Amino acid sequence: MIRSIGRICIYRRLLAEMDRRGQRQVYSHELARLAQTTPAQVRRDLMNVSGMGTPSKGYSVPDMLDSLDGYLDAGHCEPIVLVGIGYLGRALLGHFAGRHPKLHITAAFDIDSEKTGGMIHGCPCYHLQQLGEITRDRNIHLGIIAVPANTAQQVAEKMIECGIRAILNFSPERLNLPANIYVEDIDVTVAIERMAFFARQKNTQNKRNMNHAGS
Amino acid sequence: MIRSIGRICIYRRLLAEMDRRGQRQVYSHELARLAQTTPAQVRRDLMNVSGMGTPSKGYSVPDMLDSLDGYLDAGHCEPIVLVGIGYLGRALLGHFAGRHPKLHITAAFDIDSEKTGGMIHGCPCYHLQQLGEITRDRNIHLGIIAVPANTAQQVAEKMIECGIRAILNFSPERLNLPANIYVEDIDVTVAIERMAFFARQKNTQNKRNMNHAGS
DNA sequence: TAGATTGTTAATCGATTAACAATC
DNA sequence: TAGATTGTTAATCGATTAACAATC
Repeated sequence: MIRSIGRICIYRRLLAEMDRRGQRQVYSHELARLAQTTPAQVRRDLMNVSGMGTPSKGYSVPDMLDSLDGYLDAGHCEPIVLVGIGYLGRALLGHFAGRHPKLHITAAFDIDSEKTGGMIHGCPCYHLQQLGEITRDRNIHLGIIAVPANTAQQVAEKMIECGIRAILNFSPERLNLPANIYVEDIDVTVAIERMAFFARQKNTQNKRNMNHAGS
Repeated sequence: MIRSIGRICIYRRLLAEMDRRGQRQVYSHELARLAQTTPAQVRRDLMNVSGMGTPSKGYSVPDMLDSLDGYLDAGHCEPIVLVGIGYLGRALLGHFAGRHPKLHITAAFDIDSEKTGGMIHGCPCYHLQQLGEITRDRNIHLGIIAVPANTAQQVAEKMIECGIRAILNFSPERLNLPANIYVEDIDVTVAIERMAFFARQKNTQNKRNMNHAGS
């Protein structure tokens, strides 16, 4: 199941775009083409979300979109904290600002007080000391780590103390955390090394390797 | 095999750190603990690279490091081009500048001429028109896409025309490219959506989902 | 030798793919 | 009806895990 979630997120994105264009129905093979998978895979994935397709009509775009929202989203907009206001942190704030209806980076933190106090892309920046205060006030359970490798473990532990239950970790450090904490790693250096490796393997089957719809 | 490469990159990183500290030998269970996998997995992975361990002595750190370098690296330093000098592109340049012995972002490109002409973190910035000129001059086959979704496909096609054979794609767009091109996707929005989903599933087995050592 | 670790083979597990009756 | 698509079951595939003789 863990691998299907990434694909389901992509189906939702595609269906949202179709809905915006006014498309009412879609067949598995069209979704499969756009999401670069097989029609059978699409049917199987969607069936797990909600069995609502009909033969000869395929899937209703608005109905399936509702089902996907119900499956993927919490009932409310979920707040996220970001720790690390370096280049990457700023890039994430810029990339994510106001783009997602149900997920929102609510506050950013750093230990460098030169970086705190202001707003970046509409997101207030605080000193790391204030992390617990903010997370408890606003009931935040999601965190993003965008700090250098040598402080990542320490930051992760502080996050957990402050009530964070899932972490997206951009540092190359392997976080050592309790089993009830969900960790998703994005290691850019490994991604580049892997790309370089497979570029050299001429006769390897080119299986697409997607971070979050894959692994 | 595709999934083991990410782990192998991590073993190398760990062994390089041990070598720096002067550690000469290592057992599978120590590597397994650090890389968060099982000793059997480590032995199996390392065996594929080069069977050089001995019972009661484990693996020689410098020898295994040599084997890993031979397995993962090209003989020379490989140049990479980056297209898209936005927040993310700058973050990648900062993160990667001079950090890797065998991989180097040699040139960055954008269509906005306000962003070109200068240097960022030691990397020269050119107009996208000059892509082919640079890639052919310097024999570059690796590319990173850090542009907005609506231009990603177009940029990828241009890259391929210019001789790029493997692409690391940070845009949420599903690139539609010939099968001989290796594509690795890093979709930050999907990663965050997935983290939010699993944070809500209280009783799910917390299998770590690593971008590049996973999927 | 005794004890721990190795490479290797067999068993397990999970996910993907193929096949097909049921449906519009 | 004929044709295409659906949900569902069975078969396949690949990767992980367990087991174990060989080795130091």
